[in-house]
Amino acid sequence: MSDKIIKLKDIARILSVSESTVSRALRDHPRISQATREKVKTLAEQLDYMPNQVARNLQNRHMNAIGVVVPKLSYYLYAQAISGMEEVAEQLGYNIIICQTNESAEREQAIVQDLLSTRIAGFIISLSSATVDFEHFAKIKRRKVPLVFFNRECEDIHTDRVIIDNFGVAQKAVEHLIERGCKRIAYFGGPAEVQISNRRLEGYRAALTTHQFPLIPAYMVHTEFNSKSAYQAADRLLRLPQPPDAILAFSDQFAYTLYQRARELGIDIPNTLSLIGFNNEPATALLQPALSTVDQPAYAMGKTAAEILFQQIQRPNDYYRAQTKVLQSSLVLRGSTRRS
Amino acid sequence: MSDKIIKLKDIARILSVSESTVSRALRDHPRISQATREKVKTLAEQLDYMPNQVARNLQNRHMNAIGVVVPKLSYYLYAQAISGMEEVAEQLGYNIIICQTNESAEREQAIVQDLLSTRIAGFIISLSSATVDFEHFAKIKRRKVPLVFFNRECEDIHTDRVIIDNFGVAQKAVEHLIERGCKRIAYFGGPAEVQISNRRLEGYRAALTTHQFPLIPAYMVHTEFNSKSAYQAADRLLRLPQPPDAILAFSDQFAYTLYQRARELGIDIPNTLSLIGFNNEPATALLQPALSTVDQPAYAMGKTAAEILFQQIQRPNDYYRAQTKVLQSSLVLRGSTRRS
DNA sequence: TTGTACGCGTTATCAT
DNA sequence: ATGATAACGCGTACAA
Repeated sequence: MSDKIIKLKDIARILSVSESTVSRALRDHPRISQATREKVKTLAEQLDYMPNQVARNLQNRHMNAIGVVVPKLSYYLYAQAISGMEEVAEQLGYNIIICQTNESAEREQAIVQDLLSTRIAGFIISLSSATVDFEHFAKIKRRKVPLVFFNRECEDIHTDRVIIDNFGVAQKAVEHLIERGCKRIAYFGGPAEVQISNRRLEGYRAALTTHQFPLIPAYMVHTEFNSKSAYQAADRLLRLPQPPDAILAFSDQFAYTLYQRARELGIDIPNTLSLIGFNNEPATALLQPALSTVDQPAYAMGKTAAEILFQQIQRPNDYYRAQTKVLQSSLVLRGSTRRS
Repeated sequence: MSDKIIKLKDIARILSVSESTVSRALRDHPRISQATREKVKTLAEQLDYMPNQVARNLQNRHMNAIGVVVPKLSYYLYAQAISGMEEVAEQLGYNIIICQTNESAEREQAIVQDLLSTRIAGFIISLSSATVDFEHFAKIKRRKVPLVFFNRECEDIHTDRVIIDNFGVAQKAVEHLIERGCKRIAYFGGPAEVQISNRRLEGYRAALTTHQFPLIPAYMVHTEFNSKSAYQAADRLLRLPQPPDAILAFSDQFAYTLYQRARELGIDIPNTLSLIGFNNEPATALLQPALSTVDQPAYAMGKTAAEILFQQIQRPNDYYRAQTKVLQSSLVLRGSTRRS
C-alpha cells in the first residue's frame, strides 16, 4: 500500500486511456464499453482510488452537503431530529454540517454566511431565540439556495417549513387540565421572542377563554433558556399569593425545575399542583410522579424537513409553492396530572 | 441586489485589475497597496461577494472542515463533547461534519471512506460498540490524515487520544460503596466489546480484589445499548437468589432502567440497593432518591480533542509522538448510595 | 466507444 | 505593487 494519493490521471496513465474514459468508467456512464469499465474499476479498487469530492463539487457548483443550523444539540428534540435528517441524507450521498447557534443571533448570521461561502447544497434551520432580524435568511433565498425551516420558523420568509401544531396541542393540554378540575392554570414559557412558545401561549389562552376562565397575567410566565432564570421564575410563580394549581411548561427541562422548586416548597404533585411538560424526554417517565408531557415527532420532523429540502435541491428551477407541513404531536398522560 | 453570484473575475473586471490583485487584496496579502486593497474590499462588500470555499479548498488540498464520528448524538456525552469541539473549530474557521454510526461497524467504515473522499482536514472519532476491525482507521493514518480518538478509542492505532480514567474512577466508586458497607456489589456494563466498559469492569475488579471481596460472575453483567436488553439484564440481576446490594452502572441510562425494575420489584433504594451511574445527566438530580453518578468532563474532552487535532493539522509534517490525554472525572454522591 | 479541450473559482509562481 | 499563467482534480461538451 503506497501512501501517495491516487488520482484519475494516474489510472489513465497506467491503462493508457484518457482521463475522461476513466471518469466515465467509474461513474457507470452509459457510453463506455463493458471491458474498459471493468478494467478501470479493478485497477481503481487495487490502488484504493478515492474520487476527490472537492474537485467534483467545484464544478457541480455546490457541495454534497447540507447545513443544519440549530440552537443547541443538547436539546433532546434536535438530536432526534438530526437523526431523521441523516437517514435521508445518507441515502442520497450527502453529508450534514451541523452548527449550533447557542441561541445567539450573531452566531446564526455568521454561520449562515460561512455556509453560503462553503457553497452548501441547502439549509435546514431552526431559529435561535434571539433572532429578530431576518436579512441572512433573505440572502439565502436571494441566492436561490434551498431552505427549510423546522420547529422554530420565521414567518417573514417565503419558504418550506415543518412544524408541529403548537397552538392545538397546548390548547388540548390545557383543556385536559380543565377537565380534571384544575382552576388556576399557568403557562410557563420560553423567551418572549420565541414563536413556538408564543403559539403555545395562544393555545393556552384559547382554551381558557373557551371555558370562560379569566386570563391572569401573573400566570403567563416568560423565562430564558437557562436553569437559573427558570428557577427564579418558578420560585416567583409558585409563591404567588394565589399560586396555580396546574402548570403547562414549555419544555420538560422547565418542568424539571418546577418539580424541584415545588418539592422544596413542600407542594404536592399532583394533588395540589398538576404539571405537563413538552418533549417526552426519557427521564420524564422515571420521575415520581411520572411527568405528563407532550410527545413531539422530532425524528419525523427532521426526516420530513430533509425530504422537502432534497426536493428543492433536485429540481432547482421548479417554480414551487412553499409548503408548510404540520406534524401531529400527542399528549402523554402520567402521574403528574391529577386524576379527577 | 442582483441574484447573480459574484466572483473574483467580476470584481477584477469592474476595477480593471487582475484577478490576482483582487485575491491578494481580499486576503490582506502583504504585497498590495493600501489604496487598491481598500478599493477592492469596498466593492466586494457592495456586491456582497463571498469567496467560493470549494475552489479554495481544491488547491488547499483539503476542506476547511473536520469530521466527527460518534456512536449517537443523543448520548448526552457526545452532544456535550461536540460543543467543546465547535468552540475550537469556530475560531479557526473550520466547520464540523458530524456523523453518527448508530453503533454499527459497517456504517462507521462507510462514513470514514466518505469523509476521506470529501478530503476532510481531520477526524475526531469515538468507536462504535461493534467495531472489531480497524482497517479503516489504518487507512486514515496511511493517508496521513490527522486523527484523534476520544472517549472510546482503539489501542491498535498509533495516534492521539483523549480519554478519562475509566479504570480509576470505577475503582474509586466501588471503594466508596465498600466503605459504606455494601457487601454484594455488581457491575452493570455495556457490550463485551466496548473498551471503556471493560476498563470500568477492571477498576471494579481491582477494588474488590484489594478489599478481598469475591469476584462473582453473575455480578458482572454485559448488556446491549438498548432499553429492552438493559431491562432484561436488570431483571435477571435483581432477581438473583443472592441479589446485589449495590450496583455500579455503565451509564445513567442503565441506572434509570435499574431504578425502574427495582421499583417494580419493591426493592428500596438506597436501603437495600445502592446505585451509581455514569455521566451526570441533568435528570439524575431529580430522581428520588437522586442518583449518585460519575461526572465526566465531556465538554473538556471535546475541546481537548479538537485542540490536539488542530495541532496535527497545522504542522502536518512534524514528527510527533502520539499523546494520550487523560482527563479527570469525579464521583458525585447523592441519595442513591446509602449513608453508612 | 473514446479522446481533446476547456471550464469550475481560486491561489501560487514567476515575471514585470 | 501588479499581471499573466499554470495549477488544484475532475466532468462535459464536442469532435473523432
